Amino acid sequence: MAAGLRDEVRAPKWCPMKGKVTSFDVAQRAGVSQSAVSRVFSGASASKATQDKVRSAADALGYRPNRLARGLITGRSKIIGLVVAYLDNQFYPDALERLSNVLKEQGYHILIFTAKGRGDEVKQTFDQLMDYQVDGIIAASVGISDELTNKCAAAGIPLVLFNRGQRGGALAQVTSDNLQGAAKIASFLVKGGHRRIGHISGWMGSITGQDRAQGFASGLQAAGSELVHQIDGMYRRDTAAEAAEILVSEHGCDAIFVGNDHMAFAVMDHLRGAMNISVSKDVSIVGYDDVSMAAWGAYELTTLRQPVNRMVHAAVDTLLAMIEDADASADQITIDGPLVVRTSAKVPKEN
Amino acid sequence: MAAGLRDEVRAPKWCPMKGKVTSFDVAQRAGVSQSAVSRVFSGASASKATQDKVRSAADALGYRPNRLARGLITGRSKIIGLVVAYLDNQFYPDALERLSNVLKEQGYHILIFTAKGRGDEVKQTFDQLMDYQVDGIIAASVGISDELTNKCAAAGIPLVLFNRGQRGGALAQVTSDNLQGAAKIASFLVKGGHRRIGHISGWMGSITGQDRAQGFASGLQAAGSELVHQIDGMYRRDTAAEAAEILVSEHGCDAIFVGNDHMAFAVMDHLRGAMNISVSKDVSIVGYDDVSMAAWGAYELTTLRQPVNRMVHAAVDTLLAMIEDADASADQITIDGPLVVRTSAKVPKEN
DNA sequence: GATAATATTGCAAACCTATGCAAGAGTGAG
DNA sequence: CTCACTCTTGCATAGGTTTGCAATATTATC
Repeated sequence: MAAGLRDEVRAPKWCPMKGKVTSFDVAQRAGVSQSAVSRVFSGASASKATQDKVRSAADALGYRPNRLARGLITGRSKIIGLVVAYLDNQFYPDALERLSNVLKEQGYHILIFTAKGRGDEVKQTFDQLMDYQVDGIIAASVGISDELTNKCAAAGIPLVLFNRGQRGGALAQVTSDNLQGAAKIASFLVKGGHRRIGHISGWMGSITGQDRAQGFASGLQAAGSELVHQIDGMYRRDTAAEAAEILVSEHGCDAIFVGNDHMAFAVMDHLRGAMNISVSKDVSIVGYDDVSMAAWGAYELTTLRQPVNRMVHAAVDTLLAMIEDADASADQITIDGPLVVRTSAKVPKEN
Repeated sequence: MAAGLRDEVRAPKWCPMKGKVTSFDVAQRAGVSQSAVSRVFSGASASKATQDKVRSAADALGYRPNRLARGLITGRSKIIGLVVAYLDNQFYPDALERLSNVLKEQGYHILIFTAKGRGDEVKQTFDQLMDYQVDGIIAASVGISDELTNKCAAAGIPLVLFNRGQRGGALAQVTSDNLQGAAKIASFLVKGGHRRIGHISGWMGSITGQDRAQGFASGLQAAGSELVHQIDGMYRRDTAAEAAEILVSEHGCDAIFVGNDHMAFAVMDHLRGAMNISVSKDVSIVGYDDVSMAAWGAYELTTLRQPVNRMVHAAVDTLLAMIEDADASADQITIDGPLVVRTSAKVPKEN
């Protein structure tokens, strides 16, 4: 009774933390030292006997190790920072979900940041990431200045670029084979009998945009054709739609390779809606990415698949390798993807 | 020279952490105590003089406070856990991006988890979240058992449900006004002259699905009509498409309210593609959410807008209020949204 | 049964910051 | 000049964990 009363009185008196149970508490209950508890939970050696005592005490108390404290002392937060520019291109939510799952299996979790490229937003983002002592950073489709690269290197935080290359640097990166992929598309369109082929590129400020454009142009040449005209679609729906109108009305294009699916949908919408043009019959459209919507009935977009799964695994593998082993090589992985043929573009006759 | 050499020799000798600069280092360089540094960075009182000394020393060394350590002692990690079921319904990436931005402004950041409802995945997710000492949790469209609710309460971690209600509990939650919204749609369809109106519900295991279904049914009655048939679409594209086929061929529906846009797109695809039915002319389709794709030319979906911005702000406001003040009331916020009329459903004649 | 080898265990320091407390510096009034 | 008062500052502790070291308990070997 008296004890109960005292407890009730004691509780309000600045409780350190609402019902926080620490390794000390379970040590006490299990009749062992706090270090024993730590060893059990960190997988270090401990006798079967203490393991049992500790586990049951921990279960009874509902104890789980504090990751902040753990991170503080081990220097590993088990947090990966993910920086992503946009989430409205379906490719990224998809990648995000898979990244999250794969990392979770390895005991890591994702602290997510969105940062458009402009201003020093990316820089601030990186600062904040480092405040949280992230073990590594994945930058999905966002440009990284050399300054930031160096900062990461100085802090010993591995960085891998996802779906966005970077010239010159020895940065770890995983992309699809944009040159090859675009070339495949070029060959496909030429074989399909198209005579005036245009390209709405991804933002030409990005390596991805450049590579796909270049791969496409040389692919056309290799197939004995050439690029009629090219416009920068900036990865934006409205820009892409305008570009499509120009390519078709002013340049008479009968086929357009659009730098990613996200823009390709806008192009198809615009051609069919505003311009009353039949996609595939009048003009063929090919995209890049193969996001889930590309398979939907409204679009049935012929597109080059970026194998998200493999890209995600590759990214995680390199990143974790760099985390485990500080001087692991920074791989630059390029993953090949198949052309997924649907109905948005004329299909070459079988020969 | 000698000093320089010693530094170089000293570095390899198990450096505590790759170039970690602590508040001690900057204290030393600034010629003040470590506490002074701490006070400057935590905004506590400090004379102009020390502020300057500390700041410049910190800048020179590139110091930034360690959030893990800070969180350990203050009990505030400044991390919000976000649990989301799916990311393929565009509504959620959109909400996620906005949540991230709004929270960032308040100095919080998002640790993201995906968890489908099944098994004890959600439970494990919550455990992991609590390991990271998150200051609060936002559960977007994922069901929370009472057990988990209690666990959060016991740990003093505020929880708010986003876009998903929960019966009975006094849980904080923000949803759109599903009853009202569905009723608006009912009224709209009846006024549009439809005679056989069906409903493909969201998963009837979710309050959201139930409320929209109920609001729709009573809305129809209020407008002097009635529900012809209703099928659970489970929030899945394939299930929704099958349901649409049944509603149209077997029940002769000329209008369908689909429980969310994500399913509505599948329905439209299926009607137009597999069944060769003209949406709007033959059968009207109305969705719920108004995700960005609803405005795209391929769909032009008439739908009830969930005001994501306001929902996000409401969610953040309640959550932060609960964090600041442990016994703030757990608001249950319901936000009204407009019907966005496009072309996927017959529009009532002006009267 | 005694000794060497190994496996467990506890002690205490460390990780990096915030903060209560007391001492010091500064200010103004009388 | 002294006193009372406020504003700064440093010292030392706390927060919850991991881990090196030394001591102890256990097992193996002869």
